[in-house]
Amino acid sequence: MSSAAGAPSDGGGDRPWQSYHTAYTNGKAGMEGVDKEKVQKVIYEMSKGSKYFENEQKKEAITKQKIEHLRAQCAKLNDNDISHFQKKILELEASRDLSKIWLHTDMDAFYAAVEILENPSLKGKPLAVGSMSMIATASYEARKFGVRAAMPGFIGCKLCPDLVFVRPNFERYTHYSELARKVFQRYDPNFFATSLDEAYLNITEVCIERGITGEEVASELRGAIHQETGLTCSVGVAPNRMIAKVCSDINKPNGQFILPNERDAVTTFVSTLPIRKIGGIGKVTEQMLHQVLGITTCQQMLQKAAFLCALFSEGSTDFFLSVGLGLGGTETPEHRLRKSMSCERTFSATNDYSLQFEKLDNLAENLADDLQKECLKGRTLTLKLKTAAFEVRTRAATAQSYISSKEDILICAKKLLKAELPLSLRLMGLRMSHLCGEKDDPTIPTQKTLDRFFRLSDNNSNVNRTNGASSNDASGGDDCNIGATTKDECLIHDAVTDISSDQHTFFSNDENIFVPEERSSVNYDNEVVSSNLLTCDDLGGTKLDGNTSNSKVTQSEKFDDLSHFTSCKASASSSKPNQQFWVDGYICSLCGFELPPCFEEERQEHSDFHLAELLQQEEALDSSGHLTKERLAERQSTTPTPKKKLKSSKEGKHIPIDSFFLKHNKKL
DNA sequence: GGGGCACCACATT
DNA sequence: TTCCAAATGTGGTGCCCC
Repeated sequence: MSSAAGAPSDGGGDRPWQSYHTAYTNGKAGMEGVDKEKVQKVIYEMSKGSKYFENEQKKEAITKQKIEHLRAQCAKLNDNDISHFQKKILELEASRDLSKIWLHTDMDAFYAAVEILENPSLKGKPLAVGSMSMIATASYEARKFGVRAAMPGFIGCKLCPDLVFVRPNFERYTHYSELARKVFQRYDPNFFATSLDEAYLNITEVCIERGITGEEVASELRGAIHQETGLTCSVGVAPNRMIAKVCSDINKPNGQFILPNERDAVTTFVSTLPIRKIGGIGKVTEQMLHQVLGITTCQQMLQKAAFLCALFSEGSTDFFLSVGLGLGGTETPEHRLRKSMSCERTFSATNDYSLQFEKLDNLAENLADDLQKECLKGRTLTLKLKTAAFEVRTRAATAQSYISSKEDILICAKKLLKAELPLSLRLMGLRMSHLCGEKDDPTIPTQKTLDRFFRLSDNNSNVNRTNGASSNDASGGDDCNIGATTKDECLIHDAVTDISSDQHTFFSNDENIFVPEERSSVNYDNEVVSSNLLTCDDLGGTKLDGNTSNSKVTQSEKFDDLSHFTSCKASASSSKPNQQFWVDGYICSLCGFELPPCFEEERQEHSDFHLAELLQQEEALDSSGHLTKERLAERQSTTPTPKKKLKSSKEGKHIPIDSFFLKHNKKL
């Protein structure tokens, strides 16, 4: 396989900056003639040693691992593995459609151009729209210095000391964007915009009706845009959208490039085209294809088709081969509904809980406002966190019903956040998905698994999920809506209630430790408890991606005084099993089960555990962590489930309580 | 084994 | 001196459930 792996050296040595790949070291319109090496060195020097830089290196290392993995896979391939590609290519080739003419238009340095238009004194100056932390757009004057979009402002300043900064003004950009769109409408009423400054137009009809060429439409459209907005744009015309987009970049700024609707023209065009120019191929994919298969141009995709088919999924392979053939979308895509709505904020890193919750409150408010503006509600809330070390985490919970109010969002979001603390954070975000319009009639999703559980466990059970929610919701919000926020939680919550007919029962399974309502009434310092008890990191660290995964921890919720139950999912292969043992032992004792001796040791070891103290304060447990006699008697009198001895198949080994519960339950 | 879901990485502007 | 965004979509993966 060595022939396929044209593994390039990745720099290093006495020129470390050469291997520091950033988004801005790639070619971008207006950056020809820039001393790339100098720019790269400046960026490297300014980034070196920062948290951001360290995180980038971490990410690079993960990419490298993936590359190694793919190389190893590649080396194992036999002749049979790599013989199934020609049919695929023929199929794709058969789908080629040269009957449509697509035009892609892209405003030149849009934000910067609008600012200059509004304030002509900026003309000719190197301009950056953005802030010291991030540049959204750089004018062409600034690009000559290597300054570009997505670059932090302070690096821009270093590259170009005279760089002028302007704060973005989206209302302005929207206004100009609308002017441009009115022009697009004339050429294709079904045009679709991909951002404020870019759009695709199917100009097939216009060309036929008016008997003009794509080139003529392009010139005319650019003229009209300039006339209507005072701004310039660049245009690409090609038989499909993928190529049209590449074409619009060729003669930027204020230019156009037309690729005729001929197969040869297309294949010639893509033959030397770097894969990075293709939309959808970013930094990581580019590196992977290059370092595993030596692919740098689109045509090489076809040369390495056999390997691509053998190494990647069908979807990915189809995409890669289409790139090689110069195929792309030719039909106007159906209007797609919004899938999610989100907002996020970066701030200076903080580990101050109150500040973090304050930020969360603001985010919830923003998101609720945005949702309500569009009359949308959603079911899945995703919390995004970026730690001070730039590590990004997302945590999601799905509510039983559709929500959009700030209060509902916040209850859910708080639970997700609490489960992650303590953390030093530099960014938080909230995203709502599983959307539906308010006018729609959102069917409450059925819990098939839950139904099944009920059928299996207790036909007489008449559990009311929502009414089962805690009544001590301090927020006063309608906790019923999101009492159980995930399917698992609904299942477990109902299972708990079902098994015991007693909300004081604890339930756990291999990966879930759930603590229902009773905990919610404990007046403890929730922040400290929830963070001391079983954080994701405590239980094995962050889940790694894909095949490299060596530790598994998933989590959903933990102790939360606002909910009627809480939960924590932890992997059985916890790196700190003691804590899980302890918790399970604790659950055992609360349920009135006899504990295997190993739990006693665990408890001794963790006698200083904060929660134990709190429980003692509550007089639920005695000094050894067992239920007090009074509480035990009370529990036994109200719990119909017979007390069982928890057997240990192997001395000192942890037995998941859930297997016990589940077995027990199924027998009923 | 397939569908649904959650999580995450990647991509684009 | 210090400083690296926001919004959104897609696809892969792994898990659970049927």
